[in-house]
Amino acid sequence: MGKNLTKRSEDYSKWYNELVIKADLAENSAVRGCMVIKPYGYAIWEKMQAALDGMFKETGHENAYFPIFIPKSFLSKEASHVEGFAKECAVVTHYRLKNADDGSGIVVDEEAKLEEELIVRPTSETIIWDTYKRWIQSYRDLPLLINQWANVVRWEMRTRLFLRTTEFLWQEGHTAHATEQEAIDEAELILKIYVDFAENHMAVPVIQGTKTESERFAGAVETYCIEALMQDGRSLQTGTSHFLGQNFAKAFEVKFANKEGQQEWVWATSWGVSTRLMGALVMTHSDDNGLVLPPKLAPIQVVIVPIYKGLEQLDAISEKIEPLVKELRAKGISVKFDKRDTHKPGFKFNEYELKGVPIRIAIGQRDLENDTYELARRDTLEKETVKAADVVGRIEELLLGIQENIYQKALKYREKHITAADSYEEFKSILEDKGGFIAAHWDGTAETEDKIKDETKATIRCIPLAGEKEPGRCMVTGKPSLQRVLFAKAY
RNA sequence: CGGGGUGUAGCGUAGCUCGGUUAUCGCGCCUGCUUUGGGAGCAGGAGGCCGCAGGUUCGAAUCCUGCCACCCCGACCA
Repeated sequence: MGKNLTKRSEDYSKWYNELVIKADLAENSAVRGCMVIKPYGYAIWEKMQAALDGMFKETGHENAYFPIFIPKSFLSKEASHVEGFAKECAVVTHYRLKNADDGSGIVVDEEAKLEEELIVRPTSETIIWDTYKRWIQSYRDLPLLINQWANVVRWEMRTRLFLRTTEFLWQEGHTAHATEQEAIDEAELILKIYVDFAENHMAVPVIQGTKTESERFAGAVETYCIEALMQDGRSLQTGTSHFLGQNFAKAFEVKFANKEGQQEWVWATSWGVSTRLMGALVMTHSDDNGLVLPPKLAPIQVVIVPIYKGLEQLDAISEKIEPLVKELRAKGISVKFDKRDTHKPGFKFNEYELKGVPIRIAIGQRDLENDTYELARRDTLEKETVKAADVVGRIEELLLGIQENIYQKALKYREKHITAADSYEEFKSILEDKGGFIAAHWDGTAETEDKIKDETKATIRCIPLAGEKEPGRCMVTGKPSLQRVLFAKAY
């Protein structure tokens, strides 16, 4: 095992995988396709959860929890929903094991077969709407704005740490509304929350848009999404918010009495983001030295590395550092003072760079004598020596500066990688040579979309919401098009 | 489920074509001393059913048969 990561430019997949493992975020588990999220990775996820959860609650949502098992019959009540998920479901068929008669070990007790199989939830629309049927009778019960933090299982053929795992953690919101417009507003509100979170917390610029019919969520009328561009030029769907119309209300017979006393079907939304966001975070900001974490999500924002000879010097440094640690913590800044005597400073420098800690403070004899600290910022790797009196202010400044800088850097990269193409030939060559998003005209048919996908592996990531709607002609068929859509190869 | 590949120490690997002492090397791990402003140095040490099962042979990591597992490329996908 080499000390250095594979370089990003050499083999992006290998680099990503190595980075996730070496930065202590996660590793593959004994169970195929499943992932162990390690404490450092989980700490980042917890910060994401906290920020999102706060945003949901500010907008009137509440958390609840629904079962992990879904009776098979529930899943099939909404036709397109089951069609979308049927091929990737884990199924529970028995509830008991026994010792094998021949002593060969534990086997499934065939007598303990479930009358109806249970599906491990791939998403919870069905079990939740079965519950909502009992919760909703009148317009007074609406809107119902529920979120749950949970794990789901989708039996994917091929998996990648964080980006696609058999089991993953996420939040899924499920809301019920009296009117169509209110449900659409909710789906759009959540999209705004996702954009806010991605850009202002993760420092990941995203494109907002809607999905084409073939990319739409199974059972949705409209799927809103955010798409982010990774450093290898591929797109990653980082969040979706669905307007479900009355599809689930009809499938689960959820009606409410309106003010006039008439029975109406309920309007619905569902929305979610997953631990895939961790993958987005890694792939957006990291460099050849490792992770670069946005200060707002970094479990450790400032690490202090003492440089000393002998324990007396360490004691002197500790004494000097203690009030600084207190002061920083009082300001809500998370600080780690790494006084491990088992590793040398150089090792620690590299370790914290690998883990993406935004700011490193180094302090040794030289600094004690001069009453200074050496500050190093992770994003640019620049070092500066700061007077002790100025250090707290400078750290606050740097935390803000790093958050903004990595966002701007990612934004600049993405802007440079949105390219307009006016012919299919041009489209193919841009896709091949440059990658990124390609803005092109499309005739709106699934046939053309499929053809492009088959021939180039690029898919329509979204129909962007922003920007002027410039009409044109489909690059493949020449038929009229209302606006350019964004194509990319996706994860 | 199709096509290709790989299984050797915690991790990464050499050896396999052409069978032959005690299975190679690096990282990591343990002990000691010296070190500490960018991944320390030296010395010593521990750790292996060579994926599993059978076969051929005086002798198998190496050859043969079967099985299992994992990885990559497709189809699928937050």
